[in-house]
Amino acid sequence: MEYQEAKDKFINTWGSLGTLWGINKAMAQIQALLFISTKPLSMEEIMEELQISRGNTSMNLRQLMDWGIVTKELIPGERKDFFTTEKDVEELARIVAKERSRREIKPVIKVLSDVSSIKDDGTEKTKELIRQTKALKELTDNLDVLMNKLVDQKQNWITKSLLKLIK
Amino acid sequence: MEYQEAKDKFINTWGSLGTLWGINKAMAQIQALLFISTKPLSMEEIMEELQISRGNTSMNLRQLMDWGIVTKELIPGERKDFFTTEKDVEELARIVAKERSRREIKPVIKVLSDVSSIKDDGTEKTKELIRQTKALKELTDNLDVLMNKLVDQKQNWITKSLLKLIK
DNA sequence: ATAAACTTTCAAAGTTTATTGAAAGTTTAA
DNA sequence: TTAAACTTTCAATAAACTTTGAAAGTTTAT
Repeated sequence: MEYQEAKDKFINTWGSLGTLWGINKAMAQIQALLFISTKPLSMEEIMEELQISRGNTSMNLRQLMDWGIVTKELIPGERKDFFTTEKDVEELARIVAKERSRREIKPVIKVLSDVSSIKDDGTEKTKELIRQTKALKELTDNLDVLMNKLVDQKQNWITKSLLKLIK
Repeated sequence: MEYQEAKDKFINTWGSLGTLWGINKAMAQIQALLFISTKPLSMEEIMEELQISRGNTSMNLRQLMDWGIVTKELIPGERKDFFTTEKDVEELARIVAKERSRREIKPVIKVLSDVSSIKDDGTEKTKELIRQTKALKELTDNLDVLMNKLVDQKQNWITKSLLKLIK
């Protein structure tokens, strides 16, 4: 496999994974492109490489910046903005985990908590709704705490965590 | 909040979460409905409750069965099929984690592994592609192993894991 | 063997989500 | 202050995904 083929394959795989994780294809592709680039890229270069429109590029770069994954780089003497992404995979994972917890998991916990605390009217179906949503709430809560704890261990968190879990 | 409102809220929240996790809305809603039902439901009942077509119900029930989350229940004397879902949240989490590992994570690891093992032609951009995809491959691999280990601890896995990580 | 009861399939229709591109907005250099 | 360089916005359009429903297929009871 040659460089260009490998690069395209990486960008595409990452792009389609994106959809699955709730971020869109272009957003994931831009991040992938920056991730393997040896230097900051301008909007022009990104549009050109990925064959996407100016508007699309602009909107998705903004979103990536909102996530805290991509930053503007000001190059002296250049008028354009240049963009880079976080290059350290563990830091990247940390950012993504935190954001997903905040944006997706926490709101679900809230709904589960509301639903599971409705008044028990004594009927079997109400009892079942309360019982099941409560169990789901506790599971989600615990997973969220677990994920955040994992991610807060700043160095070699995965390796450390693995060691602990081997028993 | 009354039973019906709470039920609808739960089914809807679960449904829209589904989209985000790569399974479709109807599929997630059917699972949610079965999850809080006190008895197995027939296709008719599911269609009626969720206001979806016969075809849609059939296809999504099949998918839920493929995932191993829903099973057919044969009720003696009844000609129809009846359906139930796994009621234990931890078992449910275990099934989902295993399936996602198999369907999504493993294939990505394969691509990352292929891409990161292209021939190093000495150029900086090739070196960067190799370096970054290799790092990503290792991270993904480790997370996958970690997740599977967590999930394999059959009892109170979350509680146990949390205790270990508190140090 | 037949027909009623039930389930599955799949092309077409419908819905949602992403993308484009031209116009409006902003920044910078002179 | 002006105008060129650059970025953002958003209505229109396109692409992707989901749902429908009627026809085909299967199973079961008699």
